Amino acid sequence: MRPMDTSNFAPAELNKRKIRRVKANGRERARMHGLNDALDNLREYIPITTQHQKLSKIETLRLARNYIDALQRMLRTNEQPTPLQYAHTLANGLSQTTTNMLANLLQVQPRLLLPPSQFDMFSDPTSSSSTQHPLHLHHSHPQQHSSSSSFSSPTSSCSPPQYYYSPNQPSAAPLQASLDLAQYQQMYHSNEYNFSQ
DNA sequence: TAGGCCATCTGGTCCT
DNA sequence: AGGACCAGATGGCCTA
Repeated sequence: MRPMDTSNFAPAELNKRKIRRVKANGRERARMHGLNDALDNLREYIPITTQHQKLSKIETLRLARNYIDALQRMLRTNEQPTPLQYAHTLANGLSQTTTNMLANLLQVQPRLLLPPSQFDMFSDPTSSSSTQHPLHLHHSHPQQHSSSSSFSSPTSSCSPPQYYYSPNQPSAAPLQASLDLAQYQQMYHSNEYNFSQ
């Protein structure tokens, strides 16, 4: 914003404008704080919560959109997606850093969440054309290890998706969103995956 | 060190 | 007229 040319203003007018600007700055600051409070509130309702680093504003909005999308699909189809499908929907349009975090929390391989992201998580793999999306192939042969994790096997489509909802929280955030840093690190180091891209 | 993210300031515009 | 909202500019902090 280019500074205004105030050389023609009388001292009284200049002072009046200065006071008005200071007051406007204070209101603008308060307005932005309100916006940030609303974003903090939104962060509590979406599936990624880490204590060491909070999601950026843009990633919060993107993930909230994806989360709504995932929940709407569940309501519409009355089906619960596999963790990989769920993670893929949540990761749509997110940065690589957030995608990696999401993949770790849901215990799926980050590289499976890379673009193309136009993957419909509720589409039937068997009804699609012969050119299956790679995710469908991995979906039928999940490369997960269940022995070292304290969590139920997230790749089992039969197991209840208890990581989707937390009965103890007012929000619909998944249980794994409540992981503290220690749990997160333990989970990260206990699995045998190669998370490198 | 470059790039991302953020808070703040600022002037313009719209609304009450 | 004054407040709310918006978007551009700037500088600081942090991380890969």
